[in-house]
Amino acid sequence: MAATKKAAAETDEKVSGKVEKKTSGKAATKAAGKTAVADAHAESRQRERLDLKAVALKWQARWQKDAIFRTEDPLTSKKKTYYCLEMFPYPSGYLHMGHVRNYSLGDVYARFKRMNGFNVLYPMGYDSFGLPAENAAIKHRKDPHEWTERNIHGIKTQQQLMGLSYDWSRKLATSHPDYYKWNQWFFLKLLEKGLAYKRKGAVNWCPDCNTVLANEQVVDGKCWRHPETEVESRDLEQWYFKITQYADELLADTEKLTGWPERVRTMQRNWIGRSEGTIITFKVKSSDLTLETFTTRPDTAFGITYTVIAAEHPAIERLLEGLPKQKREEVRKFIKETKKRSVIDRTAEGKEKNGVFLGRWAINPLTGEEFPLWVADYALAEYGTGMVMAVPAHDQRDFEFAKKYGLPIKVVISPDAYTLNPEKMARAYAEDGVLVNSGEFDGTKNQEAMDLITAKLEKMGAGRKAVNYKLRDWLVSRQRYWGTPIPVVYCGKCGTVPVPEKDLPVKLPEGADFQAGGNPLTTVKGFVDVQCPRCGKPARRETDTMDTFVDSSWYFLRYCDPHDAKQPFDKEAAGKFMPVDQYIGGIEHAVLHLLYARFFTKALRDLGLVDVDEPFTRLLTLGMVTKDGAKMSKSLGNVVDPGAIIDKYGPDTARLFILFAALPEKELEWSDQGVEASYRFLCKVAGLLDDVDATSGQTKHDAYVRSKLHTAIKRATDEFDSFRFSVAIQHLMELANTLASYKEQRPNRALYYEAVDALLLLLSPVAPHLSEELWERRGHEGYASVAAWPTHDDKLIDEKAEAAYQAVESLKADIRTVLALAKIGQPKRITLFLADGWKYSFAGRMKELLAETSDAKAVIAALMGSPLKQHGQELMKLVPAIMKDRSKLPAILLTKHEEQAQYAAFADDLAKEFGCAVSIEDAEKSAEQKAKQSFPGKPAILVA
RNA sequence: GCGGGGGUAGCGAAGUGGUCAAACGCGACAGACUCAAGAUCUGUUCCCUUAGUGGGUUCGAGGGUUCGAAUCCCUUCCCCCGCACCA
Repeated sequence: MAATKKAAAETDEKVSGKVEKKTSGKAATKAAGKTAVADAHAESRQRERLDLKAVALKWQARWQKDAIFRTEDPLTSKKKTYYCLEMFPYPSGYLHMGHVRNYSLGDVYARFKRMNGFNVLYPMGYDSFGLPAENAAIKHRKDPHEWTERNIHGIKTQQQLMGLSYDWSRKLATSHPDYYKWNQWFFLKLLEKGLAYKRKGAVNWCPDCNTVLANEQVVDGKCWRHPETEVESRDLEQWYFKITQYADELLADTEKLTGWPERVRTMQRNWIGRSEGTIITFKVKSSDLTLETFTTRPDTAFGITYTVIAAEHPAIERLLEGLPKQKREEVRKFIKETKKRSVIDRTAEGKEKNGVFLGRWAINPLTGEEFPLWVADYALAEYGTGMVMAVPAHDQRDFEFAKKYGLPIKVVISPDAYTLNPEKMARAYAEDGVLVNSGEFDGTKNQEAMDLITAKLEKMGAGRKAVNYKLRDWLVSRQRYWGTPIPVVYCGKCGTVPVPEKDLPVKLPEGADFQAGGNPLTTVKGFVDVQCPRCGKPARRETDTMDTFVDSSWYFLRYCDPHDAKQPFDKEAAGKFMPVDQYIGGIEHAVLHLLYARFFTKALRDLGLVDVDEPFTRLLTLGMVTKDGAKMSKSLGNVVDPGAIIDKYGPDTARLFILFAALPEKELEWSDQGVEASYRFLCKVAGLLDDVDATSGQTKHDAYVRSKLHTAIKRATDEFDSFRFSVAIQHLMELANTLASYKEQRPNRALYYEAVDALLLLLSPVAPHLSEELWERRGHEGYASVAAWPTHDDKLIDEKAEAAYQAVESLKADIRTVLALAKIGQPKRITLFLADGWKYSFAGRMKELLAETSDAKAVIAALMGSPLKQHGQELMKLVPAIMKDRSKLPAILLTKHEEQAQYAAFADDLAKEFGCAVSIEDAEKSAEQKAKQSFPGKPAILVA
C-alpha cells in the first residue's frame, strides 16, 4: 500500500499538465550514425507517448486518499443500492487476462451505476483456502498462511493498479478465522437442521489431491483440478450437505432466473436431472427379500424379462445367501472386477454391457411371471434405486444386453402401422404405441397406460409414483489441511459431538507436517486430541476440512457486513443489498459454485438469516480470452501478461481494449494492434483539450454537433446499462471523431467544451484515470469518477441536422420528397433533370423515404402491415400533402409501369397539387428526350 | 441421442422488419507530412460504372411471408458448448 502511494507521489510531478504530445528531437539525431539514429527515433517515439501509467498512479493515490469509492451505510443512505459483484479470485499470486476482463467489466458497471446516483456495493475478496497453497507448502516447505498472504498482497496490488473502484474496506479472505468461523457456525446450524450429516458410501477419490471430491468436481471421470487424473471410487464415511432436499426448489427456481444466460440455467436443470416415474417393488422368489426399481416407463412393465442391479447394490450379499458356492464366487468375481474398472471405463458411451446371472429370480407383480436377476455394469448404484427393470423390446440398452446373453424379449407396445416380431427385431422399439400382451391394459395407448399401471401397482401395494433426481448430496469433507476445520469431536462415549458455538472458531493449528503425506492435520497432536465438549473425556477431533466451495457459498453475504464479530452478517444490512444485482464470472462455475451458492442461500433463508430465495439476480458469464485462436495458456506459450500491457500502455488502455474488443459474453481474441488502436483513441481524446481556435458565435455545424452529442449520450447510456460496452465505446469513438473535426472548424466554444466534458464523463467508467486527468485540466472541481452522469435531451437530437450536415439542404429536401413520391408507385428509378443540365437518379428505397420529415413517417405508419393495394388510394392523398410546401416543380414525368395503372390518377393529382406539367411515358429514354424537348432549361422529374 | 448457442464484408465485431452496401476497430490501398522509415492526419476499401446523392449483387444454403427481410417462418448444411449406458 505504502509503496503505491510513494510511486504515485513521484509520478505526480512528471504528469501534471503534460499529457499532450511532445515534439521529437529530430534535429539532434541528424548527425548521428545509423544505429544511433534508430535508437533516437525509438526514443522520440517513446517520448511522444502519453504516459498513461503515470496518470493512473497519480489518480489512484488521490482516490485512495479521499476514499471516494466507499459504499455508504445502507441503513442511512438515501440512495438506492446496487450490488455489483465479480466472482472472487483464488489468490494464485498473479493476475491473468481473464481476471482483467472480469474486473474491468464489473468496474465499468459499478462506476456507471455510481455516477447514476446509486449507492454501489462493489467489493473484492479472496477465496484463499484451497489446494494450491497446500501444495506450495509441501513443495517449498513454507507455511500455507504465509504463501497465501503474500499472494493476496500481490494480486491486490495488481487490482489496484488497474484502477478498480472497490470499496477496499470490505475486503475479506476466506482463510481468515474471522471468516471461516462462520463456515463452522453454519455447519453446526445445518447439522442441527439435519441438513448436514455423515454417512458411509462410495465416493470419488482423487489420488492427486489425496482427498474425496463432490460429484460436481468430477469432470469426465477426472478430477476438476487434475484433468489428467482419473477419479477412483472408494468406500468412505464422509460429511454431506443435504442439497437434494432443495432439488425441487433449485429446479423450479431456475425459471425465476431470467437474468441468467439460458445455457447456465439449462446446465443446472440437466445437473439436477429430475425425472418422474414409478417405483416398482418385486418379491424375490424363495426369499422374504424385496427389491425396488425406478422406471420412467411403467407402461412397459408387462414386458419385463429380467432385471439388472448395480455391482454396488447393498442387497447383493443377502441375495447370494444360500446359493451354491460356485455361483456366489462367480458373482463376487464379476463384482470385484467391475468395481476395479475406472469410472470412465464403466460409463463411457457405447461400452459393451457386461453382466452375470445372480442365481435368483424375482416376480413381476403385474403378471406373476418370474424373471432372472442379473448383476450388470450398466446399472448405476448412484442413480434411482440401483436396479433397472429390463424391457428389452422397448429399451435399447436392455435390448443389447438381452441379445448378448440370450435373454427373452417380450413385446408389449405395438406401433400402429405394423407388428413387432421379437425374433426379428434389430433394435428396441422405444416410441409410442398401443399396449399388447399386457392383460387388462391391452389396447390402451401407452402414454395413458403409464398412470393406469402405476395406479394398479399402487393399489396392489407393489409400487408408487416417484420423482428421481440425478443430483446427489454435496460431499463437503476433505482430507486436506488448508480449509475450514469441521467443528465436530468424536467421543467414545458420546459419539459425534458438535463443537459448542462459544468455542468457535476451531482454528487451523500451526506446525502441521506437510511432508508426511495424507492429511497434515492428523499430525498435529494438540489439535486431534481434545476433551469431549459434552463429557470431558478424551476424544478425537475431526481432522477433515470443508470443501472450499463452502467458503464461496455465502461470501456475497459477508460483504454486506464484513466486520461483524457477533454474527455472519447483519440481516438488515444484507436485506438492503441482497440479492446481488449483477454477478460476473466464468462459465466454469455454471453448476459448481452457482448451484452451491443457490442452495446455501435457500438453506440460510430457512434458518431465518436472509430473506431472499435466490442470491444472484443477473448473471454474466464471461467469454474466454484467446490469442491466435486458442485459450491463453502457459503450455501454448500464448499468454499475454496484463502487467506488461499496463506498464507499457497504462491501465486505461488495457481496460479500453478488453472492453472494446468483444461483447462480454463472447470470446475475446487478443490483438496487439487492437491495443494500439485503443491507445490511439485515448490520445485522440486527450488531444481534444489542446488549444482550440474557437468562436463565441454560432457556427453552421452547431446543430449537427449538438445532435451528435445528445445521440451519443443517449445511445452510450443505453449500451452501458445493458452491458454492451463495446457498442457504447463505438458511440464514444464516433463522438470523439465528430469533435475532432469540429475542433478544426472554428467551433463554438461553449458547445465544444460542453461536448468534451460530456465525453470525458461518458468515458470515465472505461478509462477512469485519463478522464480524471482531463477533467481536472478542464478546470472542474471534484472527481469525474463520482460526477453525475450526463443526460441527453431528445429535442436536441435532430437527425435531419445530422443528415443535412454533409449535403446541400434545399436540393436534398426536394429530392427526398420526390423519393417519397416515387416510393408510393414502386418505381424502379427516379431521375431528376435539373435546369443546369445535371441529372440525378435514385433507386426508390424506403430508407430514403424515412429520411424525410415526420410526416413521411406517418405515411409509413399508415402503410405498415397492410398491403399497398388497399392503402394505395389513401397514400395518394397523403403524399401530396407532404409536398405542399415544396417549391413549385415545373414538370413531372412518369413512365408507365405495367402494374401501376394508378399512375394516371396520381399524375392528375400531382398536376393539380403542384401546378406543373405531368406526363407519362413508356420508356426511360423517350421520357428523357421528351423532358429535354418539352421543358428546355427547366427541371423535370422522371419516375420509371 | 438430448439440451443450449452460433454462422454478417479480407479479419474481429455491431445490426433482430423500413434513413442498411451494413456502425466501430484492425488490416489493405492512395494522398499529405518526411531525404527516408515510424508516428500522425486525410480519403478509399463487395462488384461495375462514374460528372454523380448512379447501377448490380450481398449477411452459411434453398424456399416462403411482406409493399419491404441480414432481421419473421419452413427446410437444409456447418461450427461451438453442456449433459449423456440416468433406467
